[in-house]
Amino acid sequence: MESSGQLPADDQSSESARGEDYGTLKYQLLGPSLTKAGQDAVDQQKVSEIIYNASKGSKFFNHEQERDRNLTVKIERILKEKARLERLDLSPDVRRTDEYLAELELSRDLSQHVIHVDCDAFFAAVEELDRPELKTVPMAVGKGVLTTCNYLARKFGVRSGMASFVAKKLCPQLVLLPQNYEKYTSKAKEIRAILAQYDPLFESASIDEAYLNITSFCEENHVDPDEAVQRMREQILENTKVSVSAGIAANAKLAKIASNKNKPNGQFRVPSERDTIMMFMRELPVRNVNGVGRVFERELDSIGVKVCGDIYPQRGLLAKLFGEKAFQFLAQCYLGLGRTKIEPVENYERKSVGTEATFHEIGDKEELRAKLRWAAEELEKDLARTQFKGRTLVLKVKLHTFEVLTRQTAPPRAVFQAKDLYAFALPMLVKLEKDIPGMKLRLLGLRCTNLVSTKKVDINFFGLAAQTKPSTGSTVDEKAECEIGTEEAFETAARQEVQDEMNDLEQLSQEAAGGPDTSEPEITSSTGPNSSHLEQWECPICARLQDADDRAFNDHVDFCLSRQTIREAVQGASQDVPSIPPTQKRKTPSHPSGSGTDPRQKRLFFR
DNA sequence: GCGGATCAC
DNA sequence: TATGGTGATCCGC
Repeated sequence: MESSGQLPADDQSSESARGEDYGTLKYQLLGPSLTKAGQDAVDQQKVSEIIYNASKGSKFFNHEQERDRNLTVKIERILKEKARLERLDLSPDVRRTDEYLAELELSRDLSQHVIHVDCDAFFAAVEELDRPELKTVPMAVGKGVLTTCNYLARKFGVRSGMASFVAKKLCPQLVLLPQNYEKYTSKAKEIRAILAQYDPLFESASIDEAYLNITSFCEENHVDPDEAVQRMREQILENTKVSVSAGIAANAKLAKIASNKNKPNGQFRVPSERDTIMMFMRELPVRNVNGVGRVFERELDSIGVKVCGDIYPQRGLLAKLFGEKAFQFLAQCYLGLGRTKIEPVENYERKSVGTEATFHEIGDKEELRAKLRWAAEELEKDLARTQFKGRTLVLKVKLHTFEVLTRQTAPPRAVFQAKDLYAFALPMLVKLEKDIPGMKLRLLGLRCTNLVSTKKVDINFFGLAAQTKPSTGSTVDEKAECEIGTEEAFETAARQEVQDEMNDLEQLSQEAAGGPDTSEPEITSSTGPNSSHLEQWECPICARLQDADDRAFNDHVDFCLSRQTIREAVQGASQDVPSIPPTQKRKTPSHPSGSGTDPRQKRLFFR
């Protein structure tokens, strides 16, 4: 089905070692979505020539070339290591992997009906709803880089992720539309309302993809999964005018693969029988599995693993060549195992919040500071929206050569204000400027990790306070908190907040004492929070100015903040209509917690 | 823990 | 002329 997605034949590796084999580079330049639907009838040879010629000589091209060379070297190392291992006795490794496979086999669960739903060329489809005349012409959404294109455009070799000027070379009549994210979000909402009828606990994987567990739905309505999905797809098409494709299988991994089989506007089911699944996987190109990208594909290809069936003969080598996690991942691919637990994204704990932007090459220091200020302000907004502070701040830059660098720092306390974000990021930027003479950037970004929730205390119908932090499992016993009055809850929560922060500070100061200082002292003192470039810190709540004692001031701010958030929550709650949160439950919560998790499982957060 | 790299969409 | 933004995870050090 995906015969077009062939790696270039690698006849002589000595040639590619010197970087003279452009086959792999051209393949690389084709972009990551080569295996996507709609490419079957395309002359990939011709397309890759056009892309190659359009890119040749650019900084982007040079960077890709460099990466390609590095990968080729890495693969040679892998092959050398493989040859060395093969001279040894691998039988203990083979035995160990067989034990692992047997263990995995025991966890196989074929009782669930998991489906993956994927909107066809979503952004393009939504645009076509507003302007039907676009249906008959090749069209793409996105400015510098395409995010989506319709199937007519794909006939020309145009793909998502492609630079628009390259797409124009492939298809001069291509119509380009700017993104209208709100439009897509609102359409996605319509679709999700329908999905919820089939599984109220469905999992949004992205704006246009979702996983559902329709086991209960099928039981209750006495329909088989094919029929249920057929009905659901018709309902979506009728009500929202968007066509979707779907995969039906015993687990999420298989369902995801299956949803690509009959795209667009189709569905495919992998029967829930062990032998059928094994046969299905045996012929499946590893690249079609979520988590195997262009790099891993080439690495696997180099040791003769093209389809999942090829994993088995190599099982004794995989852990040593690619690491334990990769081995476990491949073992599950071979067996066709995946998770059966589907849950709302809200259940997932966010790990980071960040922002970044690309711009014309900038070397000017003042201009770069302006970009950094912009990033700090954007990040402040995003942190406010998501209600987090960050204990770690990460600066990301992309040099004019397309090389990406990151630097991180742990401020003395969790940060969330633009002023602080800027103040702590600046020394990192300054150090980079010092280390890289004549540094020119084309991208700059900031990200917070090690998040601390700043979610307001939720005063429910009974006037009782309870933390609404996501279920990290680390929060206090909420039942206990519900037995106390508002005033007391106020004090308790405030104390808890301060205590949390003090624990954090304690930990941070201990770590700081042991670890090396990452920033240059003179830079820190000239550009840090106490810098003369910036105002003195003040408490954002009561505007008290920072005094000599850092620690005491920090504690004061945290206490002030926690009081404030509770106060706001109390005021807000008195105006709101009291409501008991609907208890969403599947009728049969019979999800044995799946067989193994995908190590490269994506966790995307929309809204 | 840090920084680079890979991956998904 | 010109190649994105957000978030997650893994590995080597």
